[in-house]
Amino acid sequence: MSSGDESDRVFKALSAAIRRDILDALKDRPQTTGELCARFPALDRCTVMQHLRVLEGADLVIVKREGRERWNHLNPLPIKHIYDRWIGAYAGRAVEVLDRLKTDLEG
Amino acid sequence: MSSGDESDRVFKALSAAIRRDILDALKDRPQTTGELCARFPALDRCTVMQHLRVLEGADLVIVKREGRERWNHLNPLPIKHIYDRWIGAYAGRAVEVLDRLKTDLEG
DNA sequence: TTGACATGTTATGTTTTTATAACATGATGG
DNA sequence: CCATCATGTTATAAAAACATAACATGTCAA
Repeated sequence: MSSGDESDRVFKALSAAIRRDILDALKDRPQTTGELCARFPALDRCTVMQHLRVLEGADLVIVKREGRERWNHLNPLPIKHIYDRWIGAYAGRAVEVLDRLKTDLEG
Repeated sequence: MSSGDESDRVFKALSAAIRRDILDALKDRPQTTGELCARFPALDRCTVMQHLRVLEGADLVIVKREGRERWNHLNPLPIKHIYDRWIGAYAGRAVEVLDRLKTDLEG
């Protein structure tokens, strides 16, 4: 079965668009919770924090506190892990399918 | 923002362990709905079909009917797409992080 | 120290997802 | 034709995810 407890949390965390957007926002540099909330004005501050907690639970976001600020850092390793253990094989298979298709069209 | 309607459906589809297990079961060869239900005895037949519908909606499973049988085929392309457009960058970044870590440890 | 600020917690209503039951269709083989 | 089998549909109950409000804590700076 494909579901370790760890990668299951990662898949779940990635399943919400807003959380993927948060990760994208953290790609360039770490940001405080406040900065992130400002970046997503459509959502309530509590909602953003709830999503951050999910990302933290999946180890996709690592938190460092400085005084009264909370710095959220992106951790891309869990994504690499699910890629290595799961997605890579499918992507490779997709390439095979495309190659076969290409060959068929040329033949 | 990271969320096209298409890849959002794919991420959502991949977020449930049972659906990833179904995709794994379809990796080797297409299977009928009945075969899949037999493979997951813990779940009700209706539940399996509901999950198949989600996978079909994400274009991860392609259905071909033959008489009274329904053959479910894996389509790995959507996974390749989200890899190309999204996951690859994170996996690459993870490698960077690891490299930097390795260099730091050696230095 | 004290008021403003950044963040955190608990509780709660709403929507989605998941699982199942009950019933329906439609091909197949005798 | 007719019973059976594989699949499909609709409805619904239960669980999980999502969004927000109301309240709480701890820090900084004047």
